[in-house]
This record gives sequence, C-alpha cells and structure tokens, in this order.
Amino acid sequence: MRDDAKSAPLSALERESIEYFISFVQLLGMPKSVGEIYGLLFAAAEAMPMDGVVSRLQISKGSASSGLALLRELGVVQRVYVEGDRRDYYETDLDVAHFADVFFRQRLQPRLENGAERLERMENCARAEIDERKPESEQEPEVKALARVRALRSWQRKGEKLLPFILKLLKK
Amino acid sequence: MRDDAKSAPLSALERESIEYFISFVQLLGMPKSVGEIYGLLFAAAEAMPMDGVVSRLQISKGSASSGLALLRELGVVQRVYVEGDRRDYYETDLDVAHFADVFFRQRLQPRLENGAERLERMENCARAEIDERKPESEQEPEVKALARVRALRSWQRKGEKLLPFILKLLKK
DNA sequence: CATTCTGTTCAAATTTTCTTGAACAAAATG
DNA sequence: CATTTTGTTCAAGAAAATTTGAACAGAATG
Repeated sequence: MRDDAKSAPLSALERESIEYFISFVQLLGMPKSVGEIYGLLFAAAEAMPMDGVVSRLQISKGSASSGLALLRELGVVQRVYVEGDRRDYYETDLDVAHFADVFFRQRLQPRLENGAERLERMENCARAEIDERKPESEQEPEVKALARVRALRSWQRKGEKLLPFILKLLKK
Repeated sequence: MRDDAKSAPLSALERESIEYFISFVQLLGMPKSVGEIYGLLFAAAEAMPMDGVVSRLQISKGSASSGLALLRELGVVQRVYVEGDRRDYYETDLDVAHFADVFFRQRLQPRLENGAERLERMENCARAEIDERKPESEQEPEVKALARVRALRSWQRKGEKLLPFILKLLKK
C-alpha cells in the first residue's frame, strides 16, 4: 500500500503551469484545486490517472475526484483509455477556450437573463409608483427613478451585445 | 439616540435594484454588501447619508463605511454636499460602466500581464528541458510541452486583444 | 464468490472571506 | 473647551466556500 510522498516533485514548468491556471480559474470564480489539476495536466506530456494527480499535487482523493469531474463536465479534460490499466487516465487538449466559453455561458448568460427579467419588474414598479401619485404634483423622484431604470437597461443591452461577440472571438 | 428599525422598509423597486446589483457585484467577485449599497443608492432618487444606508439596509456601520469607500474608490458613487447637514451624502450617477471598466482594468489586466510573464518563463523551462536531454533521443514529451506552451500563448494573445475591445465598447 | 482496486459521495474540519461593533480620531457645536 | 456627531479602523465573530477522509458502491481479478 504505497502512499504519499512517493511521487516526483513538480518540475519548474509544472509549477508555472499550475500557478498560471490557478489564477485563471480563480478569475472565473472556481476553486484553486481545479486550477491546480488543470495546470498539472496541461503541463504533462502524458495522460495521468487520478492517483497521479493526488500524489503529485498532494491533494485529497475527494478534491481530485470532484475537480476532475468538473473539468470533464466543462469539456476541458478528457478521460482516455490506457491498455492494461484499470484506472482512468485524464488529459487536456490544447483548447483552453472551452474554459472561458463555459464561463461566459454558465455565469454571464444566466445573469444577463435574470437581470433582464428583473429590469422588467423594476420598470413596472417605477411606473406604478408614478401612477399612484399622479394627483399630487410631487412626481419628481419617481420620474427620476424611471430614468434610472432606463439607463440601467441600456447597460444591460450593451452586455447582451457584448456576449455573443466574445463567444465568437473565442471560437478561433 | 434613535436607532434601528426606524426607517422606511424597502420599496419593491429598491428591492429589485438591490438584488440586481448584488448579483452583478458578485459576478465581479465583490461582497454582497457592496451590491446592496450600490443598489439602494441607484434606486434612490436622492442622495443619502451613511446613516440612511445603515438603517435601510440593516447593515453595520463598518460595512457601510467600507462599502461606500470602495464604491467611491471605484468612481461609481460620489459624495455630495448637502447644505445645513454635517453628514456626507452619497449618490450614484447613471454610469454603471465604471463598474465593469474597473473590473477589467483591475482584475483582468493584471492577470494578463502576470500571465504573460509566466508564459515567458514556461517557454524557457520547456526549452531548457529539451536541451538537457538532447543526447538521448527520447525527446518526445519535452517537445510536446513546448508545443503546449505555445498553444497557451496563442490564447493569452487572444485575451490581450479582447481586453481593449471590451473597454472601448464600454465607453459608450 | 471473496478480495482488491478504483472512484464517488458527503458530513465534518478547515480555510477564506465578510460582517460586526467597539474603540478611536476628527470635526462641528454650543 | 467639553460635548456631541460623524465616520474610520480593525480585531473578533459569523458565514460561506473549499478540502479532507472515511464510508460506500461497483467493477475487475483470481
């Protein structure tokens, strides 16, 4: 039952790669361990089993398992078959774009959609507040509120236009 | 010494605005309270003192103070003078873009720069590893590593090109 | 089949991040 | 000036996110 401290220390290249991807995934709001795993696999010339990930990065089996699952779900890590070995092996292709692509689709897009709904409601609220007070002439603040909602909507639209553009740029 | 529970409850519009900006700032990795404050100020027709923020949002003075400081630093909230009142008042203009702009400049840009340096080092490492083993003919994996570093660099470049474009689009 | 090996799941522990509130400084007030 | 008001800072507490590891399930092995 061989255990920890048994595998080669990380090479300089691997360390750099790992740090590169740690900061990358953190930018996308993902946990550090996911970046470590991806960085290791990216630097690795060969596909690697989960054991390898665990022993080289000194992380727990649990983290490795769920990190790899996530990366696989994102489509940035693939499982490969290695003849004569029962274990699953993992590798990355060179297409880092999936990462960003998934980020935009899964984080930005839902946010934008949810934001659009909320804006709709905000506009209704603002209008309702104005109507309620029509008799009184003290309409100022409510009108201002409506103007704000409209300003916000214009930003929301900008975001909505930006998204497909970014996605296109990521596709080569 | 009037204290908590003294101020009007949030209107529907304010609640929506607050939730809108909570999710927005969280996307940029900022704390919820910052989104609450911004959302309240955005919906408010009038400038508001820190007390107002504290009592309407039911957050602590500390959070309000540092949240407002951050927002001011980002340039998305301004301090305004109100005659006959000792307190500072705060308001937002309608330019939500600052937010995103700051995000890109302060988060993405440094990451890209740091990433570029790291890539440099990675390429050197990869080359060094190749040279070390030149005598042996078993060069395969090292060459592969170099190819990977180069692939990564091409993605890095894409990011670098994307950034100014996004910034431009945000400026109206 | 019983055993070993591989990988997943999830509750508990840990770490990180955010919030609170009390202490403080500075400025205004009377 | 002594007092009150306003706002900041920062250590301690609370909350949220991440990681661990032990228990488990299923597949391969002999």
